[in-house]
Amino acid sequence: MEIESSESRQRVLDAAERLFMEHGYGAVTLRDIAQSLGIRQASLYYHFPEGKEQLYVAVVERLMARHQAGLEEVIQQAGPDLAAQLEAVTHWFGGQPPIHFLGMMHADLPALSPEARALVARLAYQALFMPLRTAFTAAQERGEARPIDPDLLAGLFVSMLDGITFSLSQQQRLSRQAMFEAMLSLFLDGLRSRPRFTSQDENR
Amino acid sequence: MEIESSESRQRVLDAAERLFMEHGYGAVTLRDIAQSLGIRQASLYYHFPEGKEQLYVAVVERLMARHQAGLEEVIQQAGPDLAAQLEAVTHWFGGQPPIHFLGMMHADLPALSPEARALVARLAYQALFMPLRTAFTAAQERGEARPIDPDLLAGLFVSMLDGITFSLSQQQRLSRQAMFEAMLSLFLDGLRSRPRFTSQDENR
DNA sequence: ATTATCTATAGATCTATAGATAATGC
DNA sequence: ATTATCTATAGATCTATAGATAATGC
Repeated sequence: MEIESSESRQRVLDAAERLFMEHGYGAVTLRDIAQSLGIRQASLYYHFPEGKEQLYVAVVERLMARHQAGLEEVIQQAGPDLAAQLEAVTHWFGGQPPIHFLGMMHADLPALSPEARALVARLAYQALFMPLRTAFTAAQERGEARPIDPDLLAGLFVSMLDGITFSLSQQQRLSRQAMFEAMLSLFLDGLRSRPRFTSQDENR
Repeated sequence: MEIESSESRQRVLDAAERLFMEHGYGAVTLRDIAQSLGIRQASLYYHFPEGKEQLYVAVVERLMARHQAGLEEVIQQAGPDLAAQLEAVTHWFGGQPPIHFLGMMHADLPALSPEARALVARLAYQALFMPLRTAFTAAQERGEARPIDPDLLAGLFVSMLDGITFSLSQQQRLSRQAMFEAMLSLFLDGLRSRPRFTSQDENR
């Protein structure tokens, strides 16, 4: 019954994931994680004898595996249409706890050992960037997208998702859904586009 | 000669700004700052008797004043044209040390006292968001931009700048300038735009 | 016998304070 | 007399380790 991973170990990962993703690696102490589980700090070493860093790595491994599987699934389900795929991707992210990807890469990675750093960077790239990169490349081959570097596109898309997460925490004037829609429309058609089929292209 | 701010105080601010902006408030210790100045940690209390948090606040005040003045200046110089203004803004950010704005708001703010937090948030909004917000609103009134919420536009624009900063630290396949150009083109015209008027679109 | 916790504590930092010291300016 | 530094250290954390304890499963 406990072949791969005990239930209490999963509960530890759940609590650690929530805190690490919300506040970052350095800002979260083992005491914080233990407290949110109702146990003592030292008890975490029963589940993760190798300590804080390995707990973080385990959190990232599980999180990125979930995102990679989810993203590849919803993109495949959306069919070969870039707009539908990106809509599916934003919907996927909208249904998951926020990642704060830029902050994670910038603030968390440098605090890790070189090995852990390389592993986390690779997992994040594989899980988040590759599915988007692949979708952009395929859309370019179908003639649906301009030939902008697909890695840059993936980076900018993830950055915009991060930005919406931030904007949401600031104000509530727009709903999350409205922000995602506006962001997608901007990404696909740009800020100065007119309706795509108005038969007249008056000025400019 | 030392009425407002001694020269050594400015040197302390320079070192603190560089480290705080690069690594974040929590990850930088007073020892790090002192070491980069060749003095001892306790000596920083001569220049900033109120301690680490007030040093950070002073750094942000000076940094944001510089950005606000710079942004308002380059936008005004660009004249009433959104594309020219955004180009000027990216050029301005390209000439300044990176800010990592999302990480700063997400990781640094929660570690500050409520007063410092409110002050820093207000300064950042005034300095970075307001100039962009104003430019977007004016462009919409001139009919140059679609009616997307200007606060969201400002947030997404800053997020994309942050994303480029991150991408640059990852790889060097594209130059900084090439990334800025691609980002601007995407922001203005979208990923799936075709040439706007097939006859003359090689002006970029 | 194994699982999951606990208490207690060593060792490393970090911020901040107290008070001494040296150089410079009048 | 002022400016700018220093040494030394108190007090607060944080990670990690050692070893004890209680409950459960065979």
